[in-house]
Amino acid sequence: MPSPSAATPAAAPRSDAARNRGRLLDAAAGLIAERGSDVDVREIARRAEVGMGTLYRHFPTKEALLDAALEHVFTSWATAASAALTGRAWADLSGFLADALTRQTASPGLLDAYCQALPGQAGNTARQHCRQQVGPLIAELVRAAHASGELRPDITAEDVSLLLVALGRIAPVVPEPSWRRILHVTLDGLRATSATHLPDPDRPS
Amino acid sequence: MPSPSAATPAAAPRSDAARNRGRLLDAAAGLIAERGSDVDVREIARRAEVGMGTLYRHFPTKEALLDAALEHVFTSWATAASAALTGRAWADLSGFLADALTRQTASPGLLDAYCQALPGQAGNTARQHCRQQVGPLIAELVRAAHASGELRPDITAEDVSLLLVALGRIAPVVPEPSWRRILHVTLDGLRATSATHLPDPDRPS
DNA sequence: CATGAAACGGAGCGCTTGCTCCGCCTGCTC
DNA sequence: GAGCAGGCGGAGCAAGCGCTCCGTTTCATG
Repeated sequence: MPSPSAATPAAAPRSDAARNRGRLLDAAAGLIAERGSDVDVREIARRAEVGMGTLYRHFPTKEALLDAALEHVFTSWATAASAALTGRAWADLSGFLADALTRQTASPGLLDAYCQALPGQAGNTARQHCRQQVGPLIAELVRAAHASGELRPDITAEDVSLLLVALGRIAPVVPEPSWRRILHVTLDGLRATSATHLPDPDRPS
Repeated sequence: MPSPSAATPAAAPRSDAARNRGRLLDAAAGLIAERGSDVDVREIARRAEVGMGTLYRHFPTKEALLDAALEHVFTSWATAASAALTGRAWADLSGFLADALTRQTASPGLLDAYCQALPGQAGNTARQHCRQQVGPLIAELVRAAHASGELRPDITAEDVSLLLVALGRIAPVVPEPSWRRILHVTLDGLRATSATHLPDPDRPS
């Protein structure tokens, strides 16, 4: 019960506070992209041209800062990917994957975060929003590709999601032609024409 | 030129020294398997029931210790995998991959090391022996599967190696049925029947 | 055994990292 | 423009890391 009469308007923050918060998010996003999730807080503060005290007043913990920064990044990724859809199901699916891996090549830390949100990972709740941004998009791509009959029917959105993470882990550390070949092979395996009997997703063996 | 007359017999080390060296390697291998490559040296020493001084007389650096331990692990992996070959090319290839991923599930740190030996990785020389143990085996499996006509002809041993690393990164963090499905899809993509035109491994685009 | 060379253990050094504390400064209100 | 709630910076703390140093103990030899 924050206020007696109505919802608290939350009193607009001081202008410098808002600016610094934005700088911190930008700096964090940039550094995560460049070097992955284990960045020094001091370095984030330095790039944001801000003191340590400022950093920790805006975000209770390093994790919280990275989390907020990643939410931003994933949201804009999802937006851009949605905008690129053409309606041709297979082209959209393979285009999405290729684009995701290209992003990952440029920012090795990106799928790092996505990977940490895999179901069953320890302390995954904090990064769930990463999947929540991109997850529905993948689900939609899979649905469309099923409908057009180009994707083998026993493939789930979860399968595609896992494949993306797996390929994402190698994309930044090998030359581009290599991972494009791997993606190509994987897509061939996903085609309706390659269907062989797939193990049940829930049964233990 | 270590000795003037003949090869130095290297003067058998003291018995306790030899025992402690073995304990250190075992402890290191166990901890790498359980928790990956960033283990505390103190913990290795503790598990080996050995002091810090002992650890650092036997190995000049933490890296050197991990390296020696990994060489052991990879050698025995390669040996076991070779022994499991049946001569049926496709079964051998898919069996090798499934076995590798099962090992990786039990010891998340295993392919960590293998991954660090990817060509082009910084400071990769130290871990090259990991690939040298398993690389030739993969090459042989690929050759046999090409000969039997079951593997699509444009696939290289490097492709298979990369696929293994990629799948290995997710195998420990998802339930077993999930990664088995992914492996299944990948194998379908590798079959000769799925052949579609694959990008050139060397040409930039 | 006695004895010396070699191996042993673990306290401690120097460094990095996440986070806190507190005196100073700034933007908003009247 | 005066006053002050609140934001600001950065020195410094505690914990964790790889590694070293040195007094003590152990093994192999005659």
